[in-house]
Amino acid sequence: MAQTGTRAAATTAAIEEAALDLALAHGYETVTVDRICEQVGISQRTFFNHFPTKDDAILGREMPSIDERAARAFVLADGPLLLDALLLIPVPEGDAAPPRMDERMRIIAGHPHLLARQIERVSTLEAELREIISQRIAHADPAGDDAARESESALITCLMGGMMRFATSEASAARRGESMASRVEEARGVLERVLAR
Amino acid sequence: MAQTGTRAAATTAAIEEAALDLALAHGYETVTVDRICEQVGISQRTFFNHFPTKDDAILGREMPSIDERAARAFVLADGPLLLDALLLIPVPEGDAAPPRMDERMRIIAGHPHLLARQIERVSTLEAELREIISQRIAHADPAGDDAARESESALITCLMGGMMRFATSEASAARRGESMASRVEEARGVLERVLAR
DNA sequence: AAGGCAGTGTGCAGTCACTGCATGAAAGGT
DNA sequence: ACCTTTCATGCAGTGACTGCACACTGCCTT
Repeated sequence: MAQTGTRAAATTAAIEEAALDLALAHGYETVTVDRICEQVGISQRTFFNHFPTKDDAILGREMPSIDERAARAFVLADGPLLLDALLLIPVPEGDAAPPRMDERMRIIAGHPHLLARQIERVSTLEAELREIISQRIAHADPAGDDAARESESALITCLMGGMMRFATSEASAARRGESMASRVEEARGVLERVLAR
Repeated sequence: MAQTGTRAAATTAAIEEAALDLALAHGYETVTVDRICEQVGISQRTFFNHFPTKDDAILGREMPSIDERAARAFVLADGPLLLDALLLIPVPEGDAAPPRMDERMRIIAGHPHLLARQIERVSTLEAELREIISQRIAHADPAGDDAARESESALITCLMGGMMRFATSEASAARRGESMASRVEEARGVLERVLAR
């Protein structure tokens, strides 16, 4: 499934690229797996050896991950919990960003189920996220009880999912075409105003 | 697609029921559309005339909707916006609940993609929800500017999705098997604590 | 009574995503 | 040169879903 050698890696990359190209050129739904395979020059079986799903091929292989530094800063910070938590949203930017992220986003935006899947993927980090949030709460309130801490961190994790959806949605039409980082920044501002009410 | 006459309605109901029965008896993934059709005594084609998707058959036809009274109360309330918004989460209960809701929930709980779909369905109400939230903000702050109001209500809508996910998740393991209403109540409590931080 | 229309169900044949299994070829270390 | 691991493949199947043309059933009109 997750193959590691360089040969396989090359194939994986080729599939990813072809999938993206075709989807951009002809639209997501008209692109079949067979078509992608044809383009890459591999068999369908091989395709599914590399990606469990057509969707995954389009979303790409690298999963976002939580920035260590941001996590540490978050644990020690003492601002409003919800706002600080936004620091944890992984925002691939610049060189670290998976290549062609913007093109991907364009496709994702038009296909809600891809967005859902993307968020579901991020929530693979849920455990990690919860753990970090839990630490922060423990740090701020060493006397708190465990169960409370657990449910609070779980809830914040869910809310983060909502924030991501907002950030990636076109709700902020003004932000269309802008980077993920600036969208999150925008979302932060809106959240601040909401919390003030 | 959505057929209205009583005859069709009966068929729809029969499909829904059979789907649920079979899923409960043999597990969601082992239940095929063909199996459901066999049970009901219809053709596969007919099945898909009634439900666009196998998932939809299991989730059922009636969509949750926002309670009018709750909406009015929300618009006029003046508590913390996020907390008040929880009032809007449609919580089918008692007689008003679609029949066998609890059994459905049991299946949904074990199949994340069904949950995602359910939430996606609720978000069909997004426009309505946004409108109501927008009214509330306008009521509280008549001088506010339109764009801000729009983005704020959109964001809250997204956060509501997160709250729903939390409420339906097993995060609050203690609540397992309890009604949706009490889960939302629990979630409300946790959110209060979080906001206090 | 005859004809027509709308609502509903059906059979068929096909497309597409995805899987299990067994086999083959190439890479790379020894 | 030998052997093991890694990759790719072919095949044959399953299961969801669609388009199409056709058939049956009222019911309404004339």
